[in-house]
Amino acid sequence: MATIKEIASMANVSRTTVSRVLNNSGYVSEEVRKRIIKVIEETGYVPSQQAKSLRTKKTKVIGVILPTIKTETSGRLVAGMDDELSEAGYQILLANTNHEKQKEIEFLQLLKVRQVDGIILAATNVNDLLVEKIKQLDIPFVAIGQEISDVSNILYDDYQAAKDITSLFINKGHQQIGFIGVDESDLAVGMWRKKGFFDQMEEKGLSVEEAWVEQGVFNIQSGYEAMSRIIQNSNQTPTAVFAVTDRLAIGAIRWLNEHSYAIPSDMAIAGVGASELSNYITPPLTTVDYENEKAGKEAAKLILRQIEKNNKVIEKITLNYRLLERDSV
Amino acid sequence: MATIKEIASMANVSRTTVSRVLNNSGYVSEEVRKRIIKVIEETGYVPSQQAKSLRTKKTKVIGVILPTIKTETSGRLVAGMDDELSEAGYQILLANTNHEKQKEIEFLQLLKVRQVDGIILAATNVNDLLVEKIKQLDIPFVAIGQEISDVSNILYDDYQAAKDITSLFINKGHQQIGFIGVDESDLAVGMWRKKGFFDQMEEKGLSVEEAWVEQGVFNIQSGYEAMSRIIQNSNQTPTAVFAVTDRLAIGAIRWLNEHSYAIPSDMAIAGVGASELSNYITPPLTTVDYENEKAGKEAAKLILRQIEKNNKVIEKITLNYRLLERDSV
DNA sequence: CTGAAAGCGCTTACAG
DNA sequence: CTGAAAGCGCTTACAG
Repeated sequence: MATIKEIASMANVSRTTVSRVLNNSGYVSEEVRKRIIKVIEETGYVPSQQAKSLRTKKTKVIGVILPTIKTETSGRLVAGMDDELSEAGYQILLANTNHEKQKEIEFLQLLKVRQVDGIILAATNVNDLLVEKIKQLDIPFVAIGQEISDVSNILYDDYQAAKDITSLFINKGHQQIGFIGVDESDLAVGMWRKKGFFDQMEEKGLSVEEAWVEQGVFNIQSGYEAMSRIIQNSNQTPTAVFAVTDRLAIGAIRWLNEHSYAIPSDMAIAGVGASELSNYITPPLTTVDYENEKAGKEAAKLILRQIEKNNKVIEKITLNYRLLERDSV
Repeated sequence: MATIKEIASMANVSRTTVSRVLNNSGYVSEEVRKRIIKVIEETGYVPSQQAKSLRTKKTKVIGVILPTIKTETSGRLVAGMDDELSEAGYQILLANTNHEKQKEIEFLQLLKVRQVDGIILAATNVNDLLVEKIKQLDIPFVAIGQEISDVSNILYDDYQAAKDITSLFINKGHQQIGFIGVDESDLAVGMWRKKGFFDQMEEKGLSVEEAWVEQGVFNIQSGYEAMSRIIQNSNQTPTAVFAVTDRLAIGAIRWLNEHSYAIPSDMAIAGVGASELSNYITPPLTTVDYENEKAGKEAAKLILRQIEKNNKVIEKITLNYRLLERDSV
């Protein structure tokens, strides 16, 4: 690869002048400019981002920390970010924690060392250590999916969405409604969705039998098992079950199908996430679409704005969602 | 952020010596070493990758070019790569072409300018311009999914997999078998899978009516429409259809379900890809599992080996696949 | 065992 | 309008 020095000598000018035409800064006479551009084109010269970054302290790279890269949600999120980011000349440096908490912190550090211009974190659980680390980071930062005070956030309205799903069940005449959740250390998915469900039930004066409430993890098998436990342990079986993720809901449906429960007549089911799967299982699953791609885009816009404004703006954005009413309810 | 200069002065040594303990190179007396380490720990100093890269010409970053980041396949591929790469201290810089061909070439250039240590390309269609560009790149390079001469490749055995699927149909007694493919400019998916199908049919002396062969694109809707055309246009309806991707197969199944065809008794269907969806639709889809995560891992290993060996090895690896026989056949 | 100096490839005051 | 020089934060011969 050629360097600016070689270009300069080929064009009989100084590096300074070449730099000026490269960056369109300062005055350069038309004649000289043309001469330099000609040399650049002939040689196919491209300035080293590396060297440039060292000098300017800008890398045009955004670090993105994800709990996993295998899921649809992550894919859509990243696609949305990339859309916005690449337009502005930024690229994404990926950091995949594989759900290991302490890696989130390591990556925060690592990305900073790599001098990324900003960091977007798809947050799962927030703990004090992480929050503290984020605050002392002092570079543009956006968290998606979980509220963290004093930093920019893109949030989903988990509470209201859960209330809406619960309302939907109730409006369809269900009174005995079960719930499959996840650990509440995940505030958004575990805590808020659960609270939305219980608050709505309470508002309508409906009680929830203890055996109707189960906890699982983020996969299909877990929903299958949770459904099985609910049926086994209930005195009176619920007529509907709200699962906090599509995968849990799909596992539940699978169990019901295998045990000859008709859906929705014997049991109604709803999930959250609008996975592609949800639309193609039998019956199609009622779910809420969080529009992850849009979330990714918004996060990217936020980080770009922070970079522009020198890291001085904190914005909180709560995204809309769409309730997709399908045949499972 | 502190710099090596400050650390040096705090420890009362030269930058050279600090650099030596940082990199474990050359001799440093125990006493001095301890003093320096102490300062490093106290300050939390971490050397700038930026500056280091400029000097050493190594960035510890691998560029990954993908046709899309939204699909499961991409997610798994990247997860596999990241697994291997992060272990070796590398990170992934993402380049998403969104299926725009000319972006592949742009990114090749861009990634080189960013001084990545290597590039992995999840190839879709290979054209001469791209191949030429790759060859003049002169940095470690691996292509996944498509054969490119003179460069390292991770390949799927599309031809044999297609033959196997076709054989499976035939062994189940099918004689009239249809085919839903994609454009043959995608050599792997379009050309080789088609050839495997036709060769196998020919070997068994089975003929294929023209109307049984349709072409779609990479989504579910397209499979739906292709299936519809096959049924509409055939003199004699086939009893089985091989779709070259799961999405096409799932679209076909949807059409059949809507039109009251029983699967597999009225029509057997198979796909390729082992998407999560394939296992949860009704009936579960027979498909082939290419183990994308493994492909990603292997690609990463290959690129690492090339970096180590100074870009002098060209390896071609064809991966195994698993035929997943499920209820749709 | 340790340090002074050059250099990686750029940009940016400063001077003219 | 143009250039000499310093500097970004490191590493690496070279010398001692």
